[in-house]
Amino acid sequence: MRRKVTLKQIAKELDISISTVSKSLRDSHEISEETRLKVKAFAKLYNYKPNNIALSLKNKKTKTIGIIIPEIVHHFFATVISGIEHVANEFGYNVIVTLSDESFDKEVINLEMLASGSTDGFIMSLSKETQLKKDFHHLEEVINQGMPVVLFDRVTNDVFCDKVIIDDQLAAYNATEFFITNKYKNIALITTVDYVSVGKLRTEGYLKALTNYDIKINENLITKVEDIEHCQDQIIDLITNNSIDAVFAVNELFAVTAIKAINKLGKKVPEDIAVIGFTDGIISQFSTPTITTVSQNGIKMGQKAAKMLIERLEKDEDDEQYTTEIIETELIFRESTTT
Amino acid sequence: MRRKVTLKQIAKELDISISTVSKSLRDSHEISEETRLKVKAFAKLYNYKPNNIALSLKNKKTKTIGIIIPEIVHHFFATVISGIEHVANEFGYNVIVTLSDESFDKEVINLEMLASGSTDGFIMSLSKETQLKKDFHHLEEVINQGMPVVLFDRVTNDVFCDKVIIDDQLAAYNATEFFITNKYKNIALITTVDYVSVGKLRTEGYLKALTNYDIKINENLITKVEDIEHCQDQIIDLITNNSIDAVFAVNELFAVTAIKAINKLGKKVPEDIAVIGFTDGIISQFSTPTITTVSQNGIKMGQKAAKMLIERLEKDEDDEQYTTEIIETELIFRESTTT
DNA sequence: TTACGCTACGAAAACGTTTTCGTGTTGAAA
DNA sequence: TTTCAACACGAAAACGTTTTCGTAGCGTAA
Repeated sequence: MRRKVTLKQIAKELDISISTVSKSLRDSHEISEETRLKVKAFAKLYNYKPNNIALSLKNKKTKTIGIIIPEIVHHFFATVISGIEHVANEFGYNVIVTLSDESFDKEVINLEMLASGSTDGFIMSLSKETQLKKDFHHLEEVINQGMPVVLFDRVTNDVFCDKVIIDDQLAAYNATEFFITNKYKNIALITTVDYVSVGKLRTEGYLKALTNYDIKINENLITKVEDIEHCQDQIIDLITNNSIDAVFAVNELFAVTAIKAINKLGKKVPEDIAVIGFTDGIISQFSTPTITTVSQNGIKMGQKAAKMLIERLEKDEDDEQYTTEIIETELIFRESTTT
Repeated sequence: MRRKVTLKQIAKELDISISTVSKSLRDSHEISEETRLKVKAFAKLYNYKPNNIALSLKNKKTKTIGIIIPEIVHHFFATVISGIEHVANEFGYNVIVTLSDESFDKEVINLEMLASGSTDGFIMSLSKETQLKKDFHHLEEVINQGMPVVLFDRVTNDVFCDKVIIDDQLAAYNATEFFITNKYKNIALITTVDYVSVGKLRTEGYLKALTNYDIKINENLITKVEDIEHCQDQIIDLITNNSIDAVFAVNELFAVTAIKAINKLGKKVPEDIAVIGFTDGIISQFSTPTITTVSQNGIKMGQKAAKMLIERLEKDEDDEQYTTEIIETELIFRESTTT
């Protein structure tokens, strides 16, 4: 076993000082070409690589980005991480990923853990519990300590920092509008409980579209799913007890569940009931029929978030001008709707 | 902006030495109760947290696990990360995730990057290119430096380290056997090219089952997909040009693509052709029909890998006894097969 | 009074870097 | 011969910890 070699060892071996070794490797003009080459050859031979930890301590920079998300077994979040990781890599940063599991406490613990020197900044999406409690002290704390934070997707207006979101309300509006302008009359909505920020916004978009087109809002057509594990019953109820010709679901899972429920009732998608979902993930692409959906480009969100964070990290003067970047969405037409 | 407070600052403020502050916070009996309490109160007031980087440098331990996987936008890998992260968290470790994008070079770069002090050990799944090249010097290098490595899923016999796998061959054997014993005669196989270790093993399992049951192997029924982007054409060919009554696919994507192809030809799953896939992911659960599949428990693999790595990290004597853990698989019956 | 043993604390090293500053040697100019 | 710049290198500080060791002060026993 050949342990990692350090400057000190090289210095000793070559009988010169540590400073000389360091300077040689960094091509300082202070060092004669002879020693410089000798040191470099030796370093290469022993495969010397500077110790990142020591560098971090010295430079007060870890070149590491902390990611805190509710869960990772989730196509959207996985795409965001992918986007972040690639940009981070490009700029010489690593990413350290922690999961809150939708728990406020875990979010706080992980944030504090990483804030104690492990990362230069954070990219986060809030846990459900955090959004419910509306307690953001942990975020304010780290921001106050000078660590940049970029929130994405599940954000809050109560914290001042950079953000990357999609226009959830507009996207939902557009989806609903598509139904309306295509002569669908009874458009159902399957959404989440209101404290989930994106669910609420999408609900608002749906309502706004109906209102704008002078369509009376029928509360019976709106289902707010409490427990995602058992959404099936609620959705079956909705479809069984109402005469509807279109469904707008605020995520993929609700959309595919709706389709299955519709099929079970002997009706056809899209002929009898058309369906639009949200998030262009695996389900939308591979279900039968494939699902028309609002594409929420996770890769792009991740890339943008990473760029914003790194930009802030690399400029020294910290201006307090925070920006909120809005990533474009588009309606991707597939088999679950007709035109 | 309130910068992070250090021992030195506390010491100065309280007009005592750094040592005394450190000892007080660690409840050393060397320190009088009076000073101890005073220091602790002060530290709490200023929300002192020891700097992880400094600790890492001192202890020569980062309490961080490096994960290198081919991609993250992939349900299986996401579940593995989830498993790793939870165990790591439980033992006070963080995980730093990098992606090889199936590229040998990126795998090497990321490994070397993280090996320079950033992590205490690695959990990896090999990139396709690495498996193709059969070049594992980078792995041997870090192992030689005393860093433990745990390989999972895509492993190699050429490297000596701990491993976590499923018995791909046996699982494929069982799936094929299920078809055989249920009177299916013409069982097609959709697999990958041979250099992908798991694809090869699954192919072997399929062949072994046929051989064991004295069924002649028909090469026409075996499709090796080269380019995953365009697997559709190959699969359609397979199904169109052969009279088959069952399909075993070595992953979800191939399985769902086969089902769509079968439907397109006017045949029904499972009545006309039954389908079994591999990996119990989103697609298998939500496609129509839902897909009978070999469940490859990613969470469990991740957990096991993390436990093996941490165990090796926390015991000081490094024995050279490497083990290969085999995670149980099971056939999950759904709508794409009848019994 | 002397010797000894506690108690309570501080100095300093160590982890591996980078960088500032100081200095000995050399050669050339005066 | 003296002076001075240029060159090539080393010492040391700094980043924030922990820990070993040394010691001042004090009380007690001989």
